[in-house]
Amino acid sequence: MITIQKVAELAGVSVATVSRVINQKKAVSAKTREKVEKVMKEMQYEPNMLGRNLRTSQSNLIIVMVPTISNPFYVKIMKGIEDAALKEGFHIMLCMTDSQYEREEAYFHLIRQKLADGIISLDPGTNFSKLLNGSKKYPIIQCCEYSELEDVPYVAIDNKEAAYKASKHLIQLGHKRIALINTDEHYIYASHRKQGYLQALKDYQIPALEEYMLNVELNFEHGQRGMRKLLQLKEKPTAVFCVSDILAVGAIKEIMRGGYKIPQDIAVAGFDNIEFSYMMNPTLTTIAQPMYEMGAEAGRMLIQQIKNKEEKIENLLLDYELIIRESTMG
Amino acid sequence: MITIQKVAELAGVSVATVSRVINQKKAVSAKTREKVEKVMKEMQYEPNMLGRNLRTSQSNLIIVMVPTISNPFYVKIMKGIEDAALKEGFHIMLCMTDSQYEREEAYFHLIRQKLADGIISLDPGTNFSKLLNGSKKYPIIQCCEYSELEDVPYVAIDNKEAAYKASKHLIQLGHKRIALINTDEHYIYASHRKQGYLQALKDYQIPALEEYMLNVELNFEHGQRGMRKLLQLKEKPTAVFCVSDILAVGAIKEIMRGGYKIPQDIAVAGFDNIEFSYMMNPTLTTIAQPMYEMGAEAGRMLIQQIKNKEEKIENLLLDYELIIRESTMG
DNA sequence: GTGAAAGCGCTAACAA
DNA sequence: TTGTTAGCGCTTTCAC
Repeated sequence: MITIQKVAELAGVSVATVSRVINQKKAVSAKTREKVEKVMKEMQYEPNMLGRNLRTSQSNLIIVMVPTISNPFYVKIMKGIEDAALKEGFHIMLCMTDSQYEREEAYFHLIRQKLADGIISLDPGTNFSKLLNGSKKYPIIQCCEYSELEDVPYVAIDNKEAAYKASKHLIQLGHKRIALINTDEHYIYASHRKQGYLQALKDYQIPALEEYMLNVELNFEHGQRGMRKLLQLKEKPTAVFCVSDILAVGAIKEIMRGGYKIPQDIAVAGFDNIEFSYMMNPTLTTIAQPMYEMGAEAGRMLIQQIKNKEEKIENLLLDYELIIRESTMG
Repeated sequence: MITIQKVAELAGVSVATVSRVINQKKAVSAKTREKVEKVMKEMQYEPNMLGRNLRTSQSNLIIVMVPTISNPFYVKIMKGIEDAALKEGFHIMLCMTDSQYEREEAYFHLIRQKLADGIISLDPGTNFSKLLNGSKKYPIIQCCEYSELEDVPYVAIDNKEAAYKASKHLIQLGHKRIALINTDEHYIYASHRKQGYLQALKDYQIPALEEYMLNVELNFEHGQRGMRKLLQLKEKPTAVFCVSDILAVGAIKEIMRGGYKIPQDIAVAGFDNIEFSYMMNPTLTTIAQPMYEMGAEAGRMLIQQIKNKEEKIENLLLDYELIIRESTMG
């Protein structure tokens, strides 16, 4: 292995000078710089980052915690984070937590061990206060799905407003019996989306019925199962608002299995605009969050925090968009 | 920050002893071990991995190169890799290459820089000989989609056989006009799958028609576009074998847009068994690769290689399965 | 503009 | 079983 010492020796300078050249410091004469660069190139020298990391006590690695990457919602966010990271010389470590505290804890460990410089969490259930355990602050950003309880900066959209808009869309199509397939409301985003739904019903004088409001786990099967329940009601809903596309996909599957037509018999709206939402039959009406931008912003915010730990980071709310497709307007 | 020195001092032992305790070496008396562990706990000591990494010249990080994670095919593989890695104390860095050589090169750099110990590539297009550039060997494994040209160990399935089985299934349903939506055949897996398709046609005396064989890019839009072309033929195919589910999803979309029924008018088979293949309408007949196991095996093989660079790693072919669903047997 | 030297936190060879 | 010590490759302070 060729080290900085060897380069220094061959170039007839000190290691300090070589280090200056590597790190683009200006305090090097053009002549010396050229000489060193020539040797580095000839020897195919590659700085050993482990040495640098120990010395600078920084790893230039950031952890991205996701419950699972099987929800395609995360894909573009990841891409946004990665691009933002690369721009600043950081790399990302993908960590799937299955929303289990033990796994989050294990990953958080990497920060204490200096193996990573910061964390972006895409998991709404992350219990940061428990993870941080009162210790000094580590750089953390919540992305998309956040908890206001935690004093951790986040980038997200206004979920209440977005859910209101989606519900209003269904109402304006003439629907009066609108169901909500929601998920665990201790997630702030879920509770906000429900608030938006309820507000819309209220504003248009539609009674909110308990039996139309379900809370299920966030996956395809539970979307299906939830819909099955709704279809068993005497007064079936004519529209369903799912707080996640993956739930909507399950609901649609179940509706079609029951022989109903979408949107004629039952209209469906989702939330997230995952890629499959426009590939499926029917295509899915949904709320598009600016996923790439959210990821990119989260990355930017985190790195800012890593570089300047004192600085207070502001929360960020980005714009969303209602995308109307066949599942509500065949 | 609390270091090994401080722990040693407080426990009244040497740093060597503390190191031995940390690394579970046996050459420590129970009494000493207890004493040290007590201090570590009290002080909430966390070993600094940067120090260890520099000393051992190993990062315990492995790179997983994917063209993009927007193909859900990769999800379970990643999970398999991660689990295998965690078991051995490794973590994974997810690297999206967009199949661009420059990005692969950039990630490969991390290995030369000692920031990562090895690579698992899920990208069939990776040009390893160019990356390696004649230099000494680095630990690399190809997973699922490999190139035999490169002298790099791989774990995969027998693509020819699997494609044969899928094609045979269509033939046995009575189809005579079977199209193939394939992708760039300089990918070995694509060329193998085509071979399987052709072999099946041959074995059952069905002529292989040029106009039924398309090569497109591996995404939804190109699946759609490919299908559109096929639908414009005078003699439309009655069945389509797509070498990837994502292409099949596009094809199905286009078939339904044209007002045709699946599978009555046109049957569709895919390849990969991505999650959406059973969520969609109709559900998709496909080849299931043992994705999790492939990932896990790849992880295991890579770590074995990292730990013992001399050892020759054997290629591995795993079993696959034809999963018959509505898109061929409504 | 350049060099000498200290030291980041850890492991491991060697000595005791 | 335990301690002493060198040193992994790098950055950075302080002199010159």
